[in-house]
Amino acid sequence: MAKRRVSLKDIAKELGVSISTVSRGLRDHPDISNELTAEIKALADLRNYSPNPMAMGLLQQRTKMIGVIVPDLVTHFFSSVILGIEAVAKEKGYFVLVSPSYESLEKEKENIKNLMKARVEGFIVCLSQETSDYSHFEQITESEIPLVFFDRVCLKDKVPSVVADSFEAARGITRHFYENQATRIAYISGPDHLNISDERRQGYLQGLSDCSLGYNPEYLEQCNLSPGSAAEATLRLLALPKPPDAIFGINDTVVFAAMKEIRKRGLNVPKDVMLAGFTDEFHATVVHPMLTSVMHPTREMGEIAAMLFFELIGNMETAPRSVELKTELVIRESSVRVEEKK
Amino acid sequence: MAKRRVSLKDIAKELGVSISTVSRGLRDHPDISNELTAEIKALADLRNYSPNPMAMGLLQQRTKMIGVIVPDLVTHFFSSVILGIEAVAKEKGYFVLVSPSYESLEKEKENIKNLMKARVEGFIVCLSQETSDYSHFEQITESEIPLVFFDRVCLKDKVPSVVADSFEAARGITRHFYENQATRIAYISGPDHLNISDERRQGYLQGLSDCSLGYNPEYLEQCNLSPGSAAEATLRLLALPKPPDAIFGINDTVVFAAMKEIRKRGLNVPKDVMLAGFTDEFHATVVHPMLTSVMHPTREMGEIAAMLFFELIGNMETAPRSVELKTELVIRESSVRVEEKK
DNA sequence: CTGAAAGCGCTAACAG
DNA sequence: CTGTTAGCGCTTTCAG
Repeated sequence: MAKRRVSLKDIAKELGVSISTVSRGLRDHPDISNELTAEIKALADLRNYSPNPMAMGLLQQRTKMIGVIVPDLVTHFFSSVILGIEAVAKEKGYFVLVSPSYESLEKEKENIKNLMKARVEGFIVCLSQETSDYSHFEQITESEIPLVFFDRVCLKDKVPSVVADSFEAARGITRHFYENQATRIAYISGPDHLNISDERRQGYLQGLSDCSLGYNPEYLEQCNLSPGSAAEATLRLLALPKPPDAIFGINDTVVFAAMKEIRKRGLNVPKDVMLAGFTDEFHATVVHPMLTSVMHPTREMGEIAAMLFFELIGNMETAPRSVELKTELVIRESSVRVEEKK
Repeated sequence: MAKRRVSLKDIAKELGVSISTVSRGLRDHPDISNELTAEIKALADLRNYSPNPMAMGLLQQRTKMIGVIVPDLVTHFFSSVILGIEAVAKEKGYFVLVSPSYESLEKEKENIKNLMKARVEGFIVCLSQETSDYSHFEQITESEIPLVFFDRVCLKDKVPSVVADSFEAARGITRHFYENQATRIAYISGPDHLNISDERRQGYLQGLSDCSLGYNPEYLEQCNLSPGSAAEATLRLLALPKPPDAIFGINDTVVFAAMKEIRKRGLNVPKDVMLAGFTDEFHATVVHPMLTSVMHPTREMGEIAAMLFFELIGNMETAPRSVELKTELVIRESSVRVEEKK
């Protein structure tokens, strides 16, 4: 077992003063003489005292912990958002408990339960793709526990959130394809109940209409965000009598899977099919051809989520704020018609 | 602010008994009558009571928290190890505080300090690539705080660890290359002080010797694990009078970067240069050609790290155990000579 | 200027 | 079988 850490008591005894004197000295209470304060601080430093957070937590009923629930850990998107959250949290002296839901509603609920037991002060959450029932989140808000959503959100009138401008981004991709001579533009969406699926689809439809391209329901595919299901959606598209000449997906993972299938069929990207992704994963530049993708301000998204969280902690009464962040389309090889090499 | 959660006191008052009776009833103490116990449990359930972890922590001087420090969050490798750690931790009622060091010694130290302040009971760590001075870890062991390393380790005689069989794996890759007609085999290593750099290099040398290939120091390159520095190392290899016809790197990220450079130079993988990676990232199958790579039992690595941790918590006296896990070479397109397509 | 005492939620030893 | 008390480390009255 670890040695017991020094407590106020130890310092008090060593200095021959009372515990409360030490406590006061450490926090520059005016009642304590300057010399004594200095002496106390010096010794505390020497013994490298730090207040026991459990004692403090017990006293103030705050754990200084935030529960963060993300669908996945492995993407740049989430790990970068977490980075942003942590940066802001650290400034405020908060810790972050990250629990992946692995896209499962079951896991999501279980994580919430566990984090509640650990007495996190509140939650920052990105919905699992399975989540279409929101009662567990309603319970949280009803208990007046701070809750903020990012990216995949729900209960908009009750819960603050940060999202990307999915609509405009999807519209932009669609137009970009059109400007590069695509006319049969397909979109591989995710589950309908997710806001990001829906908004991106709306943007896609708007983009088609902007370019006076008719909407062909066959070009609107769907998957459950897993590579396997994305591959199947791609195959359905490629099997159409008139297969699309451009595809974009709800995120990069989906498009990576699509790229693999397209290649398997002996088709060329971008010559036969142009591709574009969403969320600009690191690997977009590793694949060949490099993937055109919508870049999200991920770190900023995390920072803002944390800031909204602390607004909430400060005052549960304010109306929920929703922040929408601008994205940027990064154009790479996968969506630009080029002359055949050599 | 969140409503105060129910405490033993609340339940005791509602039932008209004392706090200790409730406490005992909840834990099936034989002194309490069966009916009363049942009654207590029923009410506790109804109000969904759960013990305040801070009160418990204060009392028992344990936080049930493990500090996990990883160089990065974004790779499958680390996120999968974390998954393994969390699974075992959850079973024991422990929480995991994950703090990325972002490969920086500075950050690593800072994380330790913060986690100590949060009173984690111990640490599970993968060294940052910058870490060649280990005094901060020596301090931890001297304070008798449980510490376990995984993958990148140090202080082997004092600290338990889980690692992969880097030596055999690197040797295996080298031989695999040779069996596929490579004779100029290069290795892009990482910082010298990392055990994984060193062991893989030794395995590489052994592999060369196994195949009766002479060791050419020019084919032993080095990088700092960043894609940029890996790219530079690759360029140095390609610029040699007799450039290598096979390259493997200390991890997949390095090899992805190498692949990009090779392609930029108009060379073909595997025809001109065969490639193989280490740690089998998800994206190994996304790139084209698909990357041959050494698969690590990552989740198991996390589980074992956690198990070693709990052995340590149980009894600090046992000699440090070191576990080495077997890896497996997954052969894909990037390292197999094929007839030109068509 | 400083100390003593209460209390945050809980368990365990000690009394009934 | 059940209640009382002390104490984990800390801050905050309340008394000197």
